[in-house]
Amino acid sequence: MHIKDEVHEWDRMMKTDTMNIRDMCAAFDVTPRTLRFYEAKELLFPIRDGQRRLFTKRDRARLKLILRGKRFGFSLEEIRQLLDLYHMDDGQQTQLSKTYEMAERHLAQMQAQKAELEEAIGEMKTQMRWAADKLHALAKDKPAA
Amino acid sequence: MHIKDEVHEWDRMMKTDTMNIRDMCAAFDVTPRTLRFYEAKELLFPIRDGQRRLFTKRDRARLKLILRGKRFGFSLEEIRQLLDLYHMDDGQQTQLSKTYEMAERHLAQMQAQKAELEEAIGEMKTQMRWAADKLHALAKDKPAA
DNA sequence: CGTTTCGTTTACGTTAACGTCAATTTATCT
DNA sequence: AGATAAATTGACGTTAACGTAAACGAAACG
Repeated sequence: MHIKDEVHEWDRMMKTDTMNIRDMCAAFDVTPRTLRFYEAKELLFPIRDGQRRLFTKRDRARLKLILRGKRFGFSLEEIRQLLDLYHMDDGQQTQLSKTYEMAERHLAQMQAQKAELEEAIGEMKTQMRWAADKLHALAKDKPAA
Repeated sequence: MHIKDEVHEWDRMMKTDTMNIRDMCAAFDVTPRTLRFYEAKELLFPIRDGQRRLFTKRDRARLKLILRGKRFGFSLEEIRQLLDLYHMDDGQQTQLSKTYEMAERHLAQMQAQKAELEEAIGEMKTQMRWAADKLHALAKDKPAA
């Protein structure tokens, strides 16, 4: 399987700190389709080598945040807007305070989610103790069904 | 708007502790479609008065758990299975231990989610302090744009 | 008795987030 | 040069979780 190809890839990665789509997929456990989809939705901005995509360090940082956001139940559109907060350079003063306000709401939402999550964990443990007792009782009544 | 109707409804609710679909929607901020959909998916089991649905206390408890589960990013199918843990009577010994194992995985997932959430909250706060500094600096340079 | 007012059923429509497949291009191996 | 492998661009398909609209029934008002 194309040894020179791999050498060339390694060479490029060392020099430019970019990754091809295959390595990205392996590193983050996503499909190529997903990465192209995120690019189409303007969540990622890989540069091009000819027509191939090269994902930069910035893309990797963004993808990590995207996947985390998804685990927290945010939509890609919500995530896209939040990414602006993490990748804000000094150019976009105009949007800064608006983005900041959105981040405040987002933070509040996460803290609320954390509180609810703690409550749910507590209740779940209670239910599991109850179920464990039932299982124990059944094991006594029917030692070997 | 049909006063006798409301009296009758109140009467029924006091006696049977059930709610009609309208009151359910108001209480939980969902649409009728959603409640019927959850019934079709066997997440809720309202009883019938003729052809109208009457939601019991058990339905209300389940709906609360359903909505919570959704906020945590679980699918309705995952939620449906978990509800068995919360509404397990002594009849279903067979499924009990299987459900218990699922609950263990679920609990682990929630605890992992909590840890990740705490990390994300920390990072978000960091970013916001950074952004706040930027805003402060801009306010100094351009006191009144 | 006619008519609003809910609620129900049936069925098709919609959106998000990809999956899948076909047709091409590009690069590399033999 | 020809075959092979890997990536790209459309394009259409899919699933979950409802939304929406039509047609009907029953209850209560006037």
